[in-house]
Amino acid sequence: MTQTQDEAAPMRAFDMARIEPDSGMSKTLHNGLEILELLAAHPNGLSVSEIAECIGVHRTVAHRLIRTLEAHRLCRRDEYKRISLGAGLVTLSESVEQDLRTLARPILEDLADTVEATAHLVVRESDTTVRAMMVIEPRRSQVHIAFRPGQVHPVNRGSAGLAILSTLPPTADERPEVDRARRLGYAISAGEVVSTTIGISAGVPRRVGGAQAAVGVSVFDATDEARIGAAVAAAARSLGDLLH
Amino acid sequence: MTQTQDEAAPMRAFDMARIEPDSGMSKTLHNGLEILELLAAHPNGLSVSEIAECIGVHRTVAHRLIRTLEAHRLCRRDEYKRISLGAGLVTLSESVEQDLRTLARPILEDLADTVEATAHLVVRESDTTVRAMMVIEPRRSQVHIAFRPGQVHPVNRGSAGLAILSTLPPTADERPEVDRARRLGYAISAGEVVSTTIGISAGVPRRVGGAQAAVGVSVFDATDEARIGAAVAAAARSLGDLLH
DNA sequence: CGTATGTGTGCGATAATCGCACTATCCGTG
DNA sequence: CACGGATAGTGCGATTATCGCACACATACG
Repeated sequence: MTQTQDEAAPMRAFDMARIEPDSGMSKTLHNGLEILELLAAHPNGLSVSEIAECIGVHRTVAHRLIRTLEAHRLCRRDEYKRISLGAGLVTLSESVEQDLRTLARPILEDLADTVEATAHLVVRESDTTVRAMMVIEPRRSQVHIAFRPGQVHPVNRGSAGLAILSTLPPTADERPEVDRARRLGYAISAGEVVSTTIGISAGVPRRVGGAQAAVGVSVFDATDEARIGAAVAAAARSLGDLLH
Repeated sequence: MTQTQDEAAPMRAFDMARIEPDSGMSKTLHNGLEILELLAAHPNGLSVSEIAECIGVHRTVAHRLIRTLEAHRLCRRDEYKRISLGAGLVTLSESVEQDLRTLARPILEDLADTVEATAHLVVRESDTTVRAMMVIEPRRSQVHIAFRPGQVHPVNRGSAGLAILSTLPPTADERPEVDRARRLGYAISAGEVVSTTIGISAGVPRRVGGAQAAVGVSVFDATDEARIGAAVAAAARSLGDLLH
């Protein structure tokens, strides 16, 4: 094979958290999912050739994968053949932790309104990470923080992750903030996720089979820490009650 | 050689809109995506064996696919090995028509509050179907309709689909309601999506490369048809303006 | 009109997948 | 506690789906 294109390092256009195709993974499915992640990073769409190059597969392979994704409504092609994510993802996404989110929504709305700050629901995703699943902005406030669901953070950075850890038995290497949260009923962190903003979160009591979760708010200053912390802890408790 | 049809119909447990593995589709990716759709229909999770049986693949194949999905955070396993959808889908879903949805949100909130009814954003998904992408409930109302985003409907049933068709050049076989919508500036339908409820929608003006879309509301009675229709049409227009 | 760029398709070589056989783990029971 | 049953997970060779070349088609541009 003299002709093999040995481009060392296929030169990815996106440097997100890469997933290494470990043994025991389906290469084809992996490639298809990488296309979805690539498209998520390119709101204006990509051509088949661009996708093939970014993913590091032959153009015809990308073509076949795209056709398959398209059949499932997970991507679409506009009139100029550019490919972007499809509405089918909305349907799938709706089913993720559906009960948790359905029950959390009114509680978060309530919390956001009483604290007059943006409220969030965060779930644990792995040993080391959490992901924001829901963000509810207050109905009336002069100014408030806004951010999108879907963001991933280290579990030991930010109030939500600390709050989740505080619902678990103490470990040797946990941050002191975790035990503080265990005693107070809520966790607080400043500038760990977004600089200049303060997070105050409380862990939702553990339930079997369910994801570990936390609710909380993002505020600009913490002079009201005790009051806000109490409201957040109450919200987490009532959500836990609803989940049995 | 004709593809050897496997043993008589593998007996699916879910009878959702099946996607037939046409030639030119990746079988492996298709199977992986079918797992996601299957999980979406089973909020309490499924075991590996159950998934394998429902999808119609060998248990070890399902295992490998699940591992791959898991690595991408598209599914997770709880402490009892039951598998359900993962939070990674929320991130992907956030990127679907992100600009359209970002611009639509305040407009829909406004619309929902002025009409005191649930507002929606619907996009076209294929020649024959539309999908609800966003649902905004009014802030204050005694009683209002609520439904989840992600639902699919025929393009020629329901006010949103008719409104989208009304933004396109007339066709020979279109329903008379479409041309009525073209003249009025909004489409109205009763009981076509949900019985006993009335939809009033307006098409968002067409933009190149963008999805065809409509905004509208769901109400219980249409005595105010003209006023509501005007509000809906105005919302659609201002959304179109924001999109250039 | 001819070149250039990019998309879509048929088909044989190849490599990824499939599925068997086996092991590990968990749970209820005698 | 030992046992049986059920489900989850792993190694590896046969098979088959995938890969990527060669070619046809579409569109843009000077």
